[in-house]
Amino acid sequence: MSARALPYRPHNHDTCVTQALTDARTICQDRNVRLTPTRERVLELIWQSHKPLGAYDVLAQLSDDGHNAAPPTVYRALDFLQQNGLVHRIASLNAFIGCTHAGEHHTGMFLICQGCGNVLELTAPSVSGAIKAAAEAESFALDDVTLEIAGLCPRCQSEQGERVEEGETGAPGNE
Amino acid sequence: MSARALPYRPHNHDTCVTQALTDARTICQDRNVRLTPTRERVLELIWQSHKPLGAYDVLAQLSDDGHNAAPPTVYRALDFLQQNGLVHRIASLNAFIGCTHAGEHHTGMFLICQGCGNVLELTAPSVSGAIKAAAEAESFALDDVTLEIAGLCPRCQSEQGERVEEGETGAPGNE
DNA sequence: TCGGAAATGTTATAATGTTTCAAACTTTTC
DNA sequence: GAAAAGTTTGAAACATTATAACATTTCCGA
Repeated sequence: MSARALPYRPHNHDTCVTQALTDARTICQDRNVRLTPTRERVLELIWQSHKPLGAYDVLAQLSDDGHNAAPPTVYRALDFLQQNGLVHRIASLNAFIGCTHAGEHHTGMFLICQGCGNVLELTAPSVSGAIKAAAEAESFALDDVTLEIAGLCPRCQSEQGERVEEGETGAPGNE
Repeated sequence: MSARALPYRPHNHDTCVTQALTDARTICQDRNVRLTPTRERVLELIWQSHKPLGAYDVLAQLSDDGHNAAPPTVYRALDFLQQNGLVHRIASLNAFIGCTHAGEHHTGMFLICQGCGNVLELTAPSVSGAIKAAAEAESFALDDVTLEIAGLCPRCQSEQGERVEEGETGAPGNE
């Protein structure tokens, strides 16, 4: 899979979406599971930005589509997408984000910007290695790792000083 | 502070509770904040075991006490305890657990056993170091780290095989 | 002992997630 | 190609987790 844009850098986001959907189709075909219209639409909604989206945000947007949806529709779609490695749930935010390493085995590590709300997913072998080692030292059989890091992205760090003078009009970030 | 017992090993848990409460009193005195009866009781309830407790579990037990409590009472107490480093919130479980490193600056790392439900809190410098380095490599200003690892503790790993034959009567673990 | 700050009580409501059962749609099998 | 079996979706109700807003009480220093 090709290189990805950094979420908090200006970029042509349509490419992100297109790529994600294309990858998803391939992956589902390979795995012989069904990427139904609802599931695909939910994935597309999740990918509308690099900011995590709550299940009820997805639900609202589905309703805007004219889709007569209830919570289970969304949660079921999200479960499916999660199980097939297409989205991640950010536990500290109760929200979901598109996976930028779909198809690869990985332990996601998420950098969550408290300024703009964008999330960058990383794979840091040194981190997963250290975690594995620490678990092993306790004879703990590791199954699932939740690693979420809140802080400020480079862009929001540099805008910190100006913030007070300005109108403090929410976050910058990309759609 | 003295060594702590491993949650999933048999141990005299009263010692854990007593120690936690004693530490809490000291810490609050040092910090010049008030460990009120409600707050202390909530801390004690959280410490009744090494399994994380939901806010509404705490609430129910406060009610059993005869305490006429509503959700905000509990959440406020938990907020206070968290801010003073006496309990941690486990985001992946929406539950709270007593901090075993109260008073120390630390990035908690939690080993959550899916078998018995007990949670072990660790500080692994190698892990926090790797995380810091990874964040730095992205010029990301780290503020708060959520690191929760689900899996099986040594005890539950060894009991896995026997499980099927037995009555599968819930988890072992200590109170 | 009084006045302000901190803590708690109280009611209501918001946000998030699940259970359950029925209906529709797909795929398989005969 | 029709029946059976499995999967997905619809729909209503409900469960759980968390917060808002405002009144009241308690604490502590001046």
